[in-house]
Amino acid sequence: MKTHKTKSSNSNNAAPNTHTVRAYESVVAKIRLLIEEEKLGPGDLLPPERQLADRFKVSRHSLREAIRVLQEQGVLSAKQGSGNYIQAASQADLIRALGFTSKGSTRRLFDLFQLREMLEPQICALAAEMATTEQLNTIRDFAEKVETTEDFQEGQKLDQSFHEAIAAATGNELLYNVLREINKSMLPTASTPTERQRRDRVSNEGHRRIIAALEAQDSEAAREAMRLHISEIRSEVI
Amino acid sequence: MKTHKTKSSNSNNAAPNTHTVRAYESVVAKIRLLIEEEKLGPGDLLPPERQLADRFKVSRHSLREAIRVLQEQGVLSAKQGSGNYIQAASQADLIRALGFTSKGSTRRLFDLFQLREMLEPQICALAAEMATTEQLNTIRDFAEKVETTEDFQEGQKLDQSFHEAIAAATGNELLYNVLREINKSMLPTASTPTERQRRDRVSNEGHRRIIAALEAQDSEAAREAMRLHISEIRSEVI
DNA sequence: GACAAGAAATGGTTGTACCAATTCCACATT
DNA sequence: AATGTGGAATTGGTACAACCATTTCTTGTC
Repeated sequence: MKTHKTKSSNSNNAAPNTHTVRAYESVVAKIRLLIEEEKLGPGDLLPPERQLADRFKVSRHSLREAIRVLQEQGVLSAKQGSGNYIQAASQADLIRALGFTSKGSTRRLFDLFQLREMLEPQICALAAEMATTEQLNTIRDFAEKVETTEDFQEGQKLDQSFHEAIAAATGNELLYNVLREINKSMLPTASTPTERQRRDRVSNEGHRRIIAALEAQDSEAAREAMRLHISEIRSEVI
Repeated sequence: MKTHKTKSSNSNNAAPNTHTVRAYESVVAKIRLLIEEEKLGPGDLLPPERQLADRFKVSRHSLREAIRVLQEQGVLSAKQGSGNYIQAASQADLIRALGFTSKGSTRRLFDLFQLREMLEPQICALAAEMATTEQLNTIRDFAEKVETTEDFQEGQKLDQSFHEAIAAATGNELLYNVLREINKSMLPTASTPTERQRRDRVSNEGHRRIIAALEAQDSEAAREAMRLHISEIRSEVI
């Protein structure tokens, strides 16, 4: 056996099944809790690793795995000889804010579209100025796939990727992440086949206008095309 | 010694300076390289940890830190007793791969301001149409307090409250939450007293223009006033 | 050939020791 | 009294070794 490159042939569970909780995972949660409870803000420093390991009843190794993860998530930053510092509110928190919302379903959807109508036209305008040819190709690819895909769910995912790719083309990672979260919040809206057909047609026309504007590097046209697109979709959905 | 909650008072380098390369970081890079070179795809499995640690000449601990990070990034998934498997790349990764560079502290701030410049003028325009007299009073209150407050930190908080109150006046809870998170992400920017004075003056003039537009229920004027305000602040800060 | 028991492999966890950078503090110098 | 200054203490970084828990492979039995 060559050790690696082994296709796990049969009943491979791609989805992490029941998933035993690792030590470091609970520690990550505990540290997050600690930060919140102690109201630790940017610049404050965490108790020493040895002390935390003792407090949480885990080895320093496990604790450090948690630190690494939090560091990778941008929550902490380590400084040898000094300590582990709290970083500025992570982008993750901003993103999380989009996840919540308790309100009624239509209210929630309305709010979301309002946000999209504020944000996406501007993103599109910026993308018109910033996009590389490679990024433009990616955007075009997604738009094409949307048109040729039969499966409705798959089509919705591709449509989201289209919008995300435009956000990515701005070169602003924050905008990309925010848009991704917005898309996650957009629940798959069930509808009748005829409604879908109509929506798809309207949507595809919108995509073409947007791509044309992006190709022309015409930021004003791009802004307007996206504004119209979102507005049309909203009318269809709500 | 209170162990934590210690503001690193003076020469705090918020920007991770030269940054000595940790062992695990280079290992992360090496594993990524390994995956590419060996053309490992989703479902394939990595060589055992002990073997990799030996190959890369690092302790198993350091190697495992790298594994954790890659796991957190969604590149790997570990299965006890079996091995570390390569995860399927999501199309999000594809899009992401097309851009995004540094991550430097200034870049982050720039991204944030870009988002604010996209969002807040529109929020302000909407608020001009939607705000009740009571909400207007709240907004005015915060603006006044900003002008009369001596303490710098307190002033910054009040300024944030001013912006949040405007978002609240839109009646869109989502917008309010997003703006709150954006504000949390804005680092307290240290600066000299003269800089502060100048910034405060510019800021207060902006607030007055914004309030005037809101009172007049002139959404276009409100949009423009906020656009100018954010733009001015950005120039001062960056 | 099927199946069960045990051996081997592999990730998960712990403990200890030491290195490297930083911070702290007592003491000497001025 | 203010200021260096050098060493001790603190704290994160790395390493080695051992053992546990789960999975996988091997072997022997029927």
